Amino acid sequence: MTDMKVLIIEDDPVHRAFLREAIESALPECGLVLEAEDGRTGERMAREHEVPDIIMDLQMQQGTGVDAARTIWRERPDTSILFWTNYADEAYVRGVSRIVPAGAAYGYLLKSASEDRLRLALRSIFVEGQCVIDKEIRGVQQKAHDRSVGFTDSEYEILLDIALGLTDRAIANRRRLSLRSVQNRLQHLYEKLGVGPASHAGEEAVFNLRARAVTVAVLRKLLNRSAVEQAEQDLQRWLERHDEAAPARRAGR
Amino acid sequence: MTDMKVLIIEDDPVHRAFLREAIESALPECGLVLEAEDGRTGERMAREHEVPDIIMDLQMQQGTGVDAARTIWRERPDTSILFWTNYADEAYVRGVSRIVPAGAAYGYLLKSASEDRLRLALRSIFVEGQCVIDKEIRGVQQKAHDRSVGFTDSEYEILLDIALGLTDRAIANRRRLSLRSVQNRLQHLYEKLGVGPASHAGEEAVFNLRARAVTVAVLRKLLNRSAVEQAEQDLQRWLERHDEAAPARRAGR
DNA sequence: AGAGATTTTGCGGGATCCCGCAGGTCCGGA
DNA sequence: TCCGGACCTGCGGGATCCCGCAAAATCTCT
Repeated sequence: MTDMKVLIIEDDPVHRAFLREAIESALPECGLVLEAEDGRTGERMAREHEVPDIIMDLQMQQGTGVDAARTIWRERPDTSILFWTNYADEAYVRGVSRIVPAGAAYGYLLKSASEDRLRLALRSIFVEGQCVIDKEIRGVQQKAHDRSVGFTDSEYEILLDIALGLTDRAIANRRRLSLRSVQNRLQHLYEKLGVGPASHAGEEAVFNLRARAVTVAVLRKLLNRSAVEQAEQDLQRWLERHDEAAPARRAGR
Repeated sequence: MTDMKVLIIEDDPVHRAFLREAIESALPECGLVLEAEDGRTGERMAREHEVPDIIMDLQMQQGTGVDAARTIWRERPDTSILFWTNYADEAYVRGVSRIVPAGAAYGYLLKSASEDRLRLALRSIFVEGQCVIDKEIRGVQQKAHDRSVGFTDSEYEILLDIALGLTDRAIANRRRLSLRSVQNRLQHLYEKLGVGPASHAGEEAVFNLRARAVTVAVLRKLLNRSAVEQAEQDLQRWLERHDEAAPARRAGR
């Protein structure tokens, strides 16, 4: 049986070559190794060749890995995907765990892991069909689900909203909340991020909390560019749908 | 003469191996190739071994490449450094061109460049002593110096300030400007970033301009995490110096 | 030196943000 | 059943932000 197929989605040619070599060594029963150098073509190749096993990088120019994974899993939810990436940002971890379908085998491995770990992960996921999550990632997942330090989905949601630069009122519309509720959530967020009115000890307001919260989130790796980019696309869709719905006060006022 | 030395500062082991190979092939007269896997130890090795030629990645965990380059150049300004990185973000380009000493030979090459380009750049910089800037980077540099699309240093400065989450008043103090001037600069910034009161066509204020400006800057790659991190450190230093200077209204009010 | 562009500063007001206080709903445990 | 905790909501006010108008200062040419 050499009908096994693996698709590599990775934009760095050096890493691509490295991966191909690792696959050929760890999975000798693999008959075909395909390569794609960006998310877009990766989606297409996965579809056309009906590849059951994929290893990909998050963080690419064209289609952010998470995007690619989402569409691939939407079309064929039983695809096994191993994410192989540099960063353990909570933003990525959240992005991935949000889209993984129930029962799918997947893995999350840091590029800093040893070659042995990589080969082991390849076999575990693609042959045994079991999930492999890097230990460091586990830590991030844990922390994210911890009520005291981590962030609720609703808190994360509003964090994204202010990161996008939305007004309180706009957020209220979008999330179907009252204005006060939005401000309420914001207060909780500020508190959890530690951007209270007394950053150091007791000096007078140096920070605009709204903007400061975003910065702190970025520094803490809760947010990164691709998460914002993703949210921005969602926002644009919502805006379009809404321009039609209530175009009344366009020229007026 | 085989007294040539080259230091590789790069946290990815795969890329490190690739670089070593490229160096040995392009610079056969090179007698010693050193490796460091993060910025901190890179600085140290450069100092201890007095390495004249360095190739490094921006974007590392420990010490952001730009940091490393700054200290290295401060100690020995005639060091030749080739930056080899994934991104052409304006944030990086600005960061580098701010610290390169007059007359130093340096290069800026994207990792997506071919292996031949890399070898050519190695010889040009380390043997010929001339600068090699990737064409794509050139484009970014150009744009940055163009008055119409690009951003002035003062504009970029205030962009960083609001990205950090400072209030208008705090910025005014820090930059020694009146409150109104700060707001003025902000208006110019908003205009240049295209975050005017009419994002699409004419709907009513959906965005908090201050926060929106930061997001747009991130999406346009004017800002990235390491730029913010750098600015944050500067800010902290300023804050400390200032807590001593005017601690009067600590407990009061 | 003088004309023109750019930048800085002040004033003022309307919109927004930040948040304390208080009342309402919903839900799981005693 | 009642209670305590969580979340949402309205009201109100002080601080901040956004910005038009206009005068002064500064810079840049010729």
